[in-house]
Amino acid sequence: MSCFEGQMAEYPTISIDRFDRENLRARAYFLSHCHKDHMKGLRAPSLKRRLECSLKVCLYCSPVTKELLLTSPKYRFWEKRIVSIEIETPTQISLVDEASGEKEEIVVTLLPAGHCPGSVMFLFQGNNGTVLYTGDFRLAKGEAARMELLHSGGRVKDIQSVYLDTTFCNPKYYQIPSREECLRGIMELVRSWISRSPYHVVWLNCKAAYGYEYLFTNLSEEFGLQVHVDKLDMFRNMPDILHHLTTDRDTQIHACRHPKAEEYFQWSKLPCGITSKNRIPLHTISIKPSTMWFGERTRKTNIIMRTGESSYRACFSFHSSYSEVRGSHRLRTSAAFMASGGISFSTAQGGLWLFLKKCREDISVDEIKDFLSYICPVNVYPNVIPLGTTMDKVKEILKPLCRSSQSTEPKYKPLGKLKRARTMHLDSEEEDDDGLFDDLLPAPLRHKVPNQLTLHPEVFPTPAISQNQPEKRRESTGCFKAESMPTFLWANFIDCEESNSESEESEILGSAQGDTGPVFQPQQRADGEVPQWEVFFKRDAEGTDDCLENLPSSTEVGGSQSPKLFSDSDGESTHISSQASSQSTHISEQGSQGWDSQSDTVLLSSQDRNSGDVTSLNKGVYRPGIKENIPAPQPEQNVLCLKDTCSDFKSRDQDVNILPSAGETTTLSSGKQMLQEKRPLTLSSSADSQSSSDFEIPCTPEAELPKQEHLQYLYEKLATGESIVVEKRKGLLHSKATTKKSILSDTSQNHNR
DNA sequence: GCGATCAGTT
DNA sequence: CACAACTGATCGC
Repeated sequence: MSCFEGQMAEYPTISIDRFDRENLRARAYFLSHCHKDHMKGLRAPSLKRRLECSLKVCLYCSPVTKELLLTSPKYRFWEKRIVSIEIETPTQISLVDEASGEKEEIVVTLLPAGHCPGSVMFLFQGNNGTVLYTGDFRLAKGEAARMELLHSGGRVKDIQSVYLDTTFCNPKYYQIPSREECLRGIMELVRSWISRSPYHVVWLNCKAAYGYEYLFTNLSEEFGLQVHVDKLDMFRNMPDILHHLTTDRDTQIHACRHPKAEEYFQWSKLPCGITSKNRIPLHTISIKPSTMWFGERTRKTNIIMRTGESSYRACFSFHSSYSEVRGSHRLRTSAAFMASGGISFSTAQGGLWLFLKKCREDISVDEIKDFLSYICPVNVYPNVIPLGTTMDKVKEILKPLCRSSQSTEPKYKPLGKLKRARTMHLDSEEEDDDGLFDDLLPAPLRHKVPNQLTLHPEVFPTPAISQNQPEKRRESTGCFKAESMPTFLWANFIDCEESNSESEESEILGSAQGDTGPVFQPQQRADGEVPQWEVFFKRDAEGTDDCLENLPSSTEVGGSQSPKLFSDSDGESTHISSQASSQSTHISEQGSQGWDSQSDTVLLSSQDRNSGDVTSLNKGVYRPGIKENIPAPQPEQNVLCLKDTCSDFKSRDQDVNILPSAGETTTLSSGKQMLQEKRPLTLSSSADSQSSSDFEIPCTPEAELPKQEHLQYLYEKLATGESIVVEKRKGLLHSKATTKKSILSDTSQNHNR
């Protein structure tokens, strides 16, 4: 639970995400996202009275948050007082004390937070410095570096304080499966069930909260089935969500809810009440997306846990692992950019779509560290002190990442102070600030990472970034580059990085129904001559994760924590023993074979952590045909050519909307429009430049490229399903390339044939 | 009766 | 473990 009381030291006259007590006196309110624990007091009579007595006090939030909030009748009284602010559009707000007439100007910028639809972070600039309130945020490593408006003059802004979501600021939560792994796990479980017959349905046992939408939309898109929900009117202006939802119960995917849902389920009844279709009884499994904690485990953990005959728990909202950052940061970048200027509505469908992909992730301590050390504020205020730890411990972790601890930065910063004082002037002074004052400071050169170049070399020592990387990079954008891909590539699902994992899983998972799952075909790779060493490195859970991901806890615990996909809840056995049943994606008929056989189903090793973004795969590679569901970037936006982002940026900083406290928006300059036009431009240009940048990434020093003959041998072994023991060179971990068989096996250790 | 709070549940 | 919501009991206005 958040210990943030609503007010920030620098700007105590505004309140964020708290609306009770002291906050009743605020001159302006801000809501970062629509979760109840951030809305305390928001509909209390006391605040309602305050509103009635005031002419000027308003609530500021993103357009999506406004929409979601006003859907509830209980918040309708806010209707005339909610001012939505576009994402990434610096907006000036006058903070007026209605009693004294005293006035203060502040500029706020909303930055996408990736937590749930509409969720944002607030960047405030004013007389008391620049501060960042993160709210609940779920940003991947390096994401801060791609946020233009956190930067000025090519480097990160001088930020006085960060009010930080430290939910996972505990070193034991290093290792959590990536969002892609979880999504893929759920997808394959759903696939394996609903493909059996039209009478096989899944019930997603989700809580009543925003943030599951990306799961619904991805499932819907993947299977061409709308998801049944109780209510969808809140999404009426968000077609990208709306189109994937239905209130028609006749679908195989349900996310409806009922207080007695669990009870219903015992009786093969869905929350919406149905038990049969065409008088034929339904076969139902429940999947409960929930947080699973992987940090403390030393053994492999699982993405799907079987908790009963027909019940599963699915790891759902998880942090962006290192590999995920690498695999899908383009998507995120897209999200960050396209989410701006109308994340929500039909004018920017692409924005919302992409934004959804990155919703509801959890962040881990290394991501917090990455974020904070990049921002490098003077102060940090943890918003959350997780149970079992203390404020002091959290600060201990965070403090070294702040400026006072950075030896490169002088502690005394008179000019920095001066600079901050000046940033609030909305004319052209920011430019001078950066040029003049910052240069006087031996500040750590925290250069903004251009959007197309988001890799952090120091955390990418990976040998897996091979010659094929540029190709992969492009593919991971899915819809953006699909047109340029030869059709035969789609047909064969050849894909430099993702295909490794995807093909693996689809051979295992997808073949029974003869569906579109790709087949593992290393020999048919587009690039022909050079085998993909990622193919076997990545399936090597024991060694690869450690050496690829550079995650401290990986080595600390010795073994891989890469999750297995399925297991029983005892966590001991994966029940993935039968090759035949595994590969046929067979799930036993409920009741006919009992639950042991049912648990034989699954089969995807999620050890391929670098498999990239499953969602973009679905669009760009797997399922080009359903692309009508994915709004393409606005064509006219794509024509813009690449320009120097830094210089853009300076001018951009001067573009500020003025919001009188009464709530009317005045656009001061053409800045906002510029902003929106340029964003996709960076996006589209990123494809190429990123490819080339990836290309240049060096291998880990101690890593060697496998020799051609060696690879050939490995491929042959893989193709025949035999196990391979790869003796790494000295200094590297002993690692075993796991074959599909051994992945499927209960105990892969037995496969030393 | 409504809302706040807390404990317990999911 | 934590999240985020819900339920029910209790208390105060």
